[in-house]
Amino acid sequence: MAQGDRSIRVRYAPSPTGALHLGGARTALFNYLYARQQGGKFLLRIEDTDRARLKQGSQSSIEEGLRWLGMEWDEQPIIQSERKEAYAKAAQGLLESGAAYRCFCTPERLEQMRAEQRARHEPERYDRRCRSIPREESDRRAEAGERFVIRQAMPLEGATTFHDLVMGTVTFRNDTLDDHVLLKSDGFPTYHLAFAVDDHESRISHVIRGDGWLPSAPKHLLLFQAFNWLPPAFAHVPLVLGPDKKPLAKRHGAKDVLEYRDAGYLPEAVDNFIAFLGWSPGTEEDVLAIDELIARFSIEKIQASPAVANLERLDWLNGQFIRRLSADELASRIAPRFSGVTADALRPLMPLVQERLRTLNEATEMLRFFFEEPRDYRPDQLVPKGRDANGTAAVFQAAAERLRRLPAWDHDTVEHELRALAEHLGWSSRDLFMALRVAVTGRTVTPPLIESMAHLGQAPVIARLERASASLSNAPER
RNA sequence: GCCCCCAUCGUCUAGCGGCUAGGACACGGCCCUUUCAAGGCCGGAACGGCGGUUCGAUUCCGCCUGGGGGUACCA
Repeated sequence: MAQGDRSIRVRYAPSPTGALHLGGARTALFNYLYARQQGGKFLLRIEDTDRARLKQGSQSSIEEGLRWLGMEWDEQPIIQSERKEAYAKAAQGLLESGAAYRCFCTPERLEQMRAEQRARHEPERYDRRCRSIPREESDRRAEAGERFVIRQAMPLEGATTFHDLVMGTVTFRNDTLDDHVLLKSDGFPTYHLAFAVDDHESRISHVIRGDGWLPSAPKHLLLFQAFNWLPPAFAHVPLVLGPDKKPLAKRHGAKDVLEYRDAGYLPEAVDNFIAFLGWSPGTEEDVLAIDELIARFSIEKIQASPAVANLERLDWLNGQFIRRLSADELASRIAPRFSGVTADALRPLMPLVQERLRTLNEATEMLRFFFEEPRDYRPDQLVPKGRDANGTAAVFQAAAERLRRLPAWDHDTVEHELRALAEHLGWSSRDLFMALRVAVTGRTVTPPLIESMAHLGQAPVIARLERASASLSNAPER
């Protein structure tokens, strides 16, 4: 088992077959939090030994996702496809020690073998035919150019037990383990070999990975033993499920984390959200920034059961984090989503929306009227229930008149004047404010009206009131 | 089929033999209120089943059931 004198080194090791999705991001985050908390290193390793499944651009999109979520990795990423020789050398060593053997079976024979096993309801495993080939014969055939793979020779009896930091003690009977392939006939390693070689060489202390790997963990442990290397500690974290209880994977439109960025979510919120999927600090705290997550994280508190991603909670969290931002911060995060509007122009408006945002993208709809004239008014929105168009048009005129005469243009003055107007007209402030709201903003849902008017400015407000009035006068009476 | 893992409100979870089973999201109600939010208060809502162990099980053990994963010259 891992000894205490080894420093903490962990890694996130995606294969570049797609984007970084929530589940992958969570695995990465657990590694990252642990490394940062322990003052260790967080490494990135690209597992691209399956050249058939490589996807162009995948690596850079995964890296972009990690950076967006604030997970900077230490050291140069390890690219497995560049390390073919290291794996071949390691496999050769195993051949020498007898922990592995060459297998010359053809894919066709293997397929037939499996078909027969299936028919007999037996476990589908390699039948170890080549395991008994004498070493000299094996060498001769290899030299003669015959194609082969290298398989790990599993112990035929006994059991392999290890302690998983999340799952607890796990035991496998050795005779159920397959003599799986370590080195493919194309010279590339399989995951298993590359995993052991790389984790050993980069002195990984803790392997925190998805629990899909749990069934092969005993093989990995045995592999470390075969190399006579000290194995890392293991922590298998359960899957993240979608709302349909199915694993969150490509199959049901699993999302690239960058899509959350584009949809207006803050990386802080996404980090918090995924951290709490299968983990909790054991307290009642729930809105934690990344440094707080780092301080509280512990592998032992990771849940052994899978978690269903509840996106409604992400919305709520995002609102919480938005509310914690300074006006400056918020403005600069919204600005890029708002074409033609600068953070400077946005900043004074932030107090109007900060309390009501769930995503950054909602800000553009809420604030658009500050930068654009309302488009066509809808009379049914402009005219309160029980009032008529002419009357309402007159009210807009009256409001414009009163506002034009105001000596100062600030919140209190405007509010006082408008409330007086409502009183004078015999309108409820509710009706009056709604009508004015639509006239000034073109919408029925907006930030608080008076503040909005104060920020918009006297002249634009009056102009919009007159325009709204005119639109009603011109409208055909019904 | 075989191997392995998992199991508390709808969801995320706290719990680590004795609790009125706690919190959060969502939901419902009330308050606040110029819309929408935010905020405050209140409410409904869970230990999958059966056996053990024990004075006592949500908690420990076994079985069942139900989920999930693995079973490739994929990771």
